[in-house]
Amino acid sequence: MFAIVDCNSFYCSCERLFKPHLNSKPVVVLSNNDGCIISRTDEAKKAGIAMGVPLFESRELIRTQGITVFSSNYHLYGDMSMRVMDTLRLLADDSTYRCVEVYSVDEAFINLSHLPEHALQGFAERLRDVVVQWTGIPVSVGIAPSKVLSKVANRLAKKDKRKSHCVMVLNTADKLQEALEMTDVSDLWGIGRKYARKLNDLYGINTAWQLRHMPEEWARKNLGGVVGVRMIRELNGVSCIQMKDPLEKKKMIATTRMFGKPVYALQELKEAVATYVSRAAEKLRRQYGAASSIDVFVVTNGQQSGQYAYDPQHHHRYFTLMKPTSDTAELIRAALPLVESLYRKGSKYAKAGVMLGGIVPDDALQGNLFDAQNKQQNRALMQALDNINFSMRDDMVKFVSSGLTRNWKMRQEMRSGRYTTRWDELHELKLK
DNA sequence: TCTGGGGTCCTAGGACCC
DNA sequence: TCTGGGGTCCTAGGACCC
Repeated sequence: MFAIVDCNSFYCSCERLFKPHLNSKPVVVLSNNDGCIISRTDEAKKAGIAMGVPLFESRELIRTQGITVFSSNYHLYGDMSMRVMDTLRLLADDSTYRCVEVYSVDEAFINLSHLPEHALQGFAERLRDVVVQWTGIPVSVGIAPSKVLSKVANRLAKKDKRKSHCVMVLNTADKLQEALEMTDVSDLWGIGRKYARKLNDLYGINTAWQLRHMPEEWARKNLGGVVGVRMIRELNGVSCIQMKDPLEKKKMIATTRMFGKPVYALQELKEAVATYVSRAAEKLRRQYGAASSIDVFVVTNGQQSGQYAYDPQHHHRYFTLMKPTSDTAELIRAALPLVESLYRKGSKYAKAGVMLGGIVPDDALQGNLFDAQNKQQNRALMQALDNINFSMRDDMVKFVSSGLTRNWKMRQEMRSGRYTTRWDELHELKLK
């Protein structure tokens, strides 16, 4: 059996922790650049706020319904996420069974194969109670024989909070059938917009229960090959999606951003890209990796008719490094000529991004007798840089090429304090 | 006027090899 | 006019996830 533990309205719940007067009030959190709504409390959902809609389209609703709005505060959410995951690892006895897989900032799978059937319900309730007591973050727990089914369970647990109290265990044939009958295929983990429409319109398949009875060979032909076969098996309670090794490294590292306002000058574009390279290189070093290729892309004009103006031929360049590296200076040196070759005078740039690929373990690098000395020094320099920036401030020490004025930086006009990660922003209580 | 960011996996097709 | 078979590796693009 698998559990999936999912934090309820995670970003909003983090904000409420330090503003308890917002409990049971409608709250939303925005994406970077204060663009879209990416987290909503139940009250905000009831007030009619949809997921992922642009802020400017919801202005009226926000005003009339008295909804509180926050910019995203990733320092706070990242730190709270760590606390929740640490709690789960402790409760699930992860040091013995290595059974917790952190799936996203607000979700984790737990492999429960070491628990007897009769203990599942109690275990789920304990997770729910202890996590909220220790961290203040409410969670929902779904348990079932496969990952896909546990997601189904979790969704139902969340949906009907009163009845199920945010816990749902699907361990009998009857419960499974009922759950699958009330789940639309579009709500399945692994069925997105395209497949949902295809299933509905072309095959008349609307519920997960219907899909579960389709033959594997049909799924292989019509539902993405082996992906479809896996879906059918998972729906039938045959687990095919394994737990992922927590030590696995990223295969690609990207840093991309919309600009706070349009960029026209080459110099500014280069600064932005140099800044993104620095961020990406930090992430790379954190996993002890080195990259062997770097991609740079730009997007002009923002969105037109729902599409960004992006043409791979003209807006994208890549470079293969002679040797894999994690050195920020080397990566910036590789990236800047790419920006120059992409730049067109007069274009209005809305976004840029950097992707590091061909990632290999740093210690597997082939040594070069002649630059060994240099290499050591650079590595020490990068380590010092990371230490300072980690402990002091995000960009306390930075490369000049990444700019000093940074006119293009993203908007974040409603960010709350970084209460748990910055000494000078600790939460203050005034006692009367 | 204003629409996020960062990933994964799979497949098809081309280049290249013997 | 006739023109093989079987691999591997890489890349682009599609679909999905939160």
